[in-house]
Amino acid sequence: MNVQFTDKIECIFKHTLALIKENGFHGTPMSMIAKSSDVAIGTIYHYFPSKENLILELFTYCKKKINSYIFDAIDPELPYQKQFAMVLERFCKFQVDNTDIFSFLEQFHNSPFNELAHDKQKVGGCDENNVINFLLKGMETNSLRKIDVHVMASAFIGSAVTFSKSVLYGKVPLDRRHLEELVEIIWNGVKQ
Amino acid sequence: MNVQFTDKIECIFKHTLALIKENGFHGTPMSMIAKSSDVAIGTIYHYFPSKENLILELFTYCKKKINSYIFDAIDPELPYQKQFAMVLERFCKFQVDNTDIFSFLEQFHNSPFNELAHDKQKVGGCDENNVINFLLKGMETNSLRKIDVHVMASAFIGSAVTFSKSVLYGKVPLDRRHLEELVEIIWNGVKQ
DNA sequence: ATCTGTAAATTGAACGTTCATTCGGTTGCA
DNA sequence: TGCAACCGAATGAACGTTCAATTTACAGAT
Repeated sequence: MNVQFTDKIECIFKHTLALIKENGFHGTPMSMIAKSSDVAIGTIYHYFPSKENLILELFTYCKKKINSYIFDAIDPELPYQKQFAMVLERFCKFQVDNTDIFSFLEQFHNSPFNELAHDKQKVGGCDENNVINFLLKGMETNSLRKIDVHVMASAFIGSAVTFSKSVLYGKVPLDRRHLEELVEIIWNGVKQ
Repeated sequence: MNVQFTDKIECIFKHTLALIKENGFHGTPMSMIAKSSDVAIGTIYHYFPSKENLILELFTYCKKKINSYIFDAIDPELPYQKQFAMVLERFCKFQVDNTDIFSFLEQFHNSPFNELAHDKQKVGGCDENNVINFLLKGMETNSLRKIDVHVMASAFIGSAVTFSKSVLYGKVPLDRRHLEELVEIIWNGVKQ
């Protein structure tokens, strides 16, 4: 029973992501989500009190996905430089392989929704905090230069996000060579 | 006459930017733009055939502003490293000093509008192309490593955008020290 | 096994609001 | 006198949300 519950919500999530990628937040009415998910509008309102709430829940759903994809794969026993490359690469790879989520998160972060989610971000670990902690660990172990961690995180995350967009716009292929070029730029900039 | 024409349109642009920053694209109805700009709705439709067109025109307006702010100030006789630091710093400074435009551009780039504007970007020089050309110049003069220019541009632009957001969210102050840290990271990563 | 009562899940037509756009009319200037 | 700028009430379509009705799930009684 609990399984079906989750299944239906995940089904709604996935179709909503696809529609929002294609049409944007406000080009995606609830009626369209319902039809695409093959449920009635009322069913969506059974699970979510409003469209706004649906989008906020979808946001935390996406955050969890990307976080676990990136960080579950990182073995803390590996040399830090190796971990560093892996985090950056998996960050990019996730975005490129999950364009629905990537597009949704970018829209979300640059919309008025973003403010509504800031409370939640401080509770549930958002990927940015994970990155911050990961970089702090690198500073403590003398792998990284000791500069303002938010500046470093900007270079780290910002590069990866923009690189992923370049891949999606067809400017750059997502192959080993280009990933390594990106990693090298950032690593050279921040290594101790 | 041409002056007044421009004045009124610029007035509409500026109020639209402020409203969109506060409420987002779709939280900003034409009626609100009209009231805030102190003109009638009909007047806006006298100058712009639709809301979509208004936003597209606003986009090219913003692009011109940021481009001229950054690149008009760059003296090509200066040492390349100096130019490099200036471009990056002015990029960030513009975003932080013009949060309306920054917010609008970010929303725009991550919305379905973005596709509609791609034709225009190829005609009018968009800031990304300017950055690309600037980086290519650095490679030709052996100041920068010769790697894929789009990868380098991702690191360059992405860092600056995310850094600016960190400043706006209050995580980092926009002072000389933090700007220099950012410039150093990127410069170390891309210099020859 | 079959029946029954209840609560949860599901449905979609209907409602009320909001919003982009229209258009017939007015003003001001050349 | 004519034309461009300007006005804003009216229009009609789209959308988020509601809710009364229907179906499904299933525990306990027979």
